[in-house]
Amino acid sequence: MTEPDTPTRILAAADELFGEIGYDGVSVRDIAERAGVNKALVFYHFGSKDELFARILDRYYTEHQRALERAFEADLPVRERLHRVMDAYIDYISENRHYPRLVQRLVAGSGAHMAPIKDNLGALFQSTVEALEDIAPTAGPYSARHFFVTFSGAVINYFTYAPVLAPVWGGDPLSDEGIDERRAHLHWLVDAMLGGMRPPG
Amino acid sequence: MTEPDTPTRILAAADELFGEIGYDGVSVRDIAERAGVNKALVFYHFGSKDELFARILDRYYTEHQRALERAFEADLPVRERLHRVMDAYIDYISENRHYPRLVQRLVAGSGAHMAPIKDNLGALFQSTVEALEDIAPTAGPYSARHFFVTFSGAVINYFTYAPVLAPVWGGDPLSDEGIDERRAHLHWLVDAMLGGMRPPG
Amino acid sequence: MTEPDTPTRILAAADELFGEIGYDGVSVRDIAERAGVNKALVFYHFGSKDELFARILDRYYTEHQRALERAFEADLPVRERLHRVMDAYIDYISENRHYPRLVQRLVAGSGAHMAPIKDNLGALFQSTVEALEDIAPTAGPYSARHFFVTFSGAVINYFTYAPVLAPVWGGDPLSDEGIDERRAHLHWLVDAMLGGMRPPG
Amino acid sequence: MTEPDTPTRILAAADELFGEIGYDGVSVRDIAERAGVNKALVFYHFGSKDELFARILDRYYTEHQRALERAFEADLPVRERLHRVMDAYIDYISENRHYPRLVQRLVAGSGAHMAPIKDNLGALFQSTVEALEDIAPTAGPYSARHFFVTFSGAVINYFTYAPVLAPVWGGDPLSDEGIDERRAHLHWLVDAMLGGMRPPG
DNA sequence: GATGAATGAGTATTCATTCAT
DNA sequence: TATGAATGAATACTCATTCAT
Repeated sequence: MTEPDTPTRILAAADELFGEIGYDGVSVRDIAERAGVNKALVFYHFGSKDELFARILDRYYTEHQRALERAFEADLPVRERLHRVMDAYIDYISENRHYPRLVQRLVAGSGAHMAPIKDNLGALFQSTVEALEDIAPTAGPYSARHFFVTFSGAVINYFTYAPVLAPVWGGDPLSDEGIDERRAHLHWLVDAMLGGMRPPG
Repeated sequence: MTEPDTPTRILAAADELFGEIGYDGVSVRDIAERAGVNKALVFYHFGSKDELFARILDRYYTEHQRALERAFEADLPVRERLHRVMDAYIDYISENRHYPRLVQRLVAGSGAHMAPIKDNLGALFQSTVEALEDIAPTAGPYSARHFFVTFSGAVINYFTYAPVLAPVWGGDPLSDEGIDERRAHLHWLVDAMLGGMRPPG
Repeated sequence: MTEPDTPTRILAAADELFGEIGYDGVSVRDIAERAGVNKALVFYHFGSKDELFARILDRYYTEHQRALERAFEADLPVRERLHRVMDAYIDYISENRHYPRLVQRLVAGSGAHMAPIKDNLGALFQSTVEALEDIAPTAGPYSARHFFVTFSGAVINYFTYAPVLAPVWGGDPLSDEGIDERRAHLHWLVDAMLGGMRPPG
Repeated sequence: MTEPDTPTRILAAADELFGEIGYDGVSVRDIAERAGVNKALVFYHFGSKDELFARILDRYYTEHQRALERAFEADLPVRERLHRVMDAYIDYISENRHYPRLVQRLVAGSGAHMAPIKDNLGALFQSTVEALEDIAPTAGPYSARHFFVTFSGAVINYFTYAPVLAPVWGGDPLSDEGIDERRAHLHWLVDAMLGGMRPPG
């Protein structure tokens, strides 16, 4: 119940603002004001706006990767493993609503913070491809890599497009019921993809 | 072969820079320099940075919508129509590489230029839902609205994630061959979705 | 009934804007727009913003001086001559409402357009002092020069302060009735001053 | 003897420049340079050029009003009270030479900073009218309101016209002797006005 | 740790003015 | 005469960052 300490408050404020508006549109002043701390403290605790941003990204990447790794590691048949990974993906994103926006904006943006995102997405890409290596070819339209893109796009875009589609969606797409419905759709998608895969060779 | 005139050069430069970096990260100075014109001319011809940005968005929206409408209008069975729309979508985006990045960044961003994007996506959403109204329910995990999100995410994210995935992809995902391979995958996805749909009632 | 020609329209527009807002607050673009002519024509016809302003001032000074000279010249006793000058002053200003504002702003302003105003006011000053030379001393509290300042301030400030005092004035100070009332006050003031003057020596 | 702090130096520089040249003709750069401080500090300490200007005006209005109120409050016969007010007016303006120029320019200018000037002048107007209510009618050429305009114009215009009239004046109108002479003239004016007033009814 | 002040480079935008047609 | 385009300097204001206290 005690007040969070200064670095925590700065991180929280920066997370919100970067998540909502993006790196370029947010000033250190904005962050300090939202955190209720002196502007100079942002630099005292995090060195620079850039490092602060990197810290936030880092935390997301690490947590996200860990969550997916746990799901991947389970000693289960491929199909069950993929469903578990899908659930873990949905869970993580629905609990970290700013994360998909950050990623989407970075991916579509310039090269500034590309390096960590390449590492992160690359690792996830490789885990998925490896998990599918027995049942999917490595190239061609039914290869694991294409399923990866369709797969991750289907999850992440639901969350990023929700605010824009809300007026025509019919109901709140980000309510618990909305997300459950999407979850069911995504599990169907996993099965549809598995059905569409043709073993290599 | 003659030099393009000033407004054209400004539009081209602005398209590139907004497409690569985003509204907030680009200055009017950058645009003028890339266009090789005096900074004040940007304001003389377009009034403000904001109007210049709106002009670029407008053009994309109009062209995109028109391209999809042409595909939707064809007097063909649903399945063939959807495949045509998918081709039109892929064609338009692969010929306008900055467009998906702009849209993705706007969707994931703050509310500044949200209005036109809501209109544009909303219209596309409704066309798709109507096209599917005989073969898909209006709600639930297999409803047209979910297919729309999965569908459009699978197209657009391929293009926006390509630069980031390139190092691990194996081959250039945005080469002609890469896009053809994706096209085949997406056509499979259309059929998979059609197979997964259950008629309403 | 024919449309006035371009230089005339520019002068009219400039007169309004300089009169209402002042030199620094008005741009050549504003003037051209109000005149309904191309901006470059302002420079074609008048050379520069500064020369345009000088032209307007010149016209006012010349007309004003001429109006007062005519009144001064009359072969009448001092008292009648002063009343005639007062009427001419009031008439000129009430027919050229922008003029007192221009003068007031120039007098209170920087040294940019001071030269012509010095000439103009200086001439008026000397005419008045000469007209009074038989009945007023040249120095001291009852000298002509002090009456000149009180006199001209009482005329000009009525017009410049009117818009500001209007809400508390009770009636429109710049209506015909308002001005007539002021005229009566000013004629009383002339007589009071004449009564207060002591012949030199 | 210690150096004044930054806000004080900015206020002093702004007072001089606004007083000499006017709001539109002065840039924040000019102010910062004259104050010998970094340009951004003007915004750090005062928010905007406009707020800085308002601060300066506010101070003048408050001080001026207070000075006149003190003079008005004295428990003296009307005539003595008016002479005291006249002295307070002259004293305040001769000690704050930029003030009459600011007021004159504002009054003759556009509507930007009109609100506070209306309040200020309106209050002064009403005090004067009330002070005279027993000896002057409320309307007509000998009403208090006309005496107010003549009265205040005779004070303020002496100071604003002085620089322009100096070359023909004979002696420096703003020297101590010059001001004393004017003071004598103004006290005569008060008496002349009192003599010219006719009790209401 | 925390603060208020300071800085120099940068932001979008407007300016008076010029010029080719 | 008239016009649309062009220019370079200036405008108010914000930025990330530093520093003395």
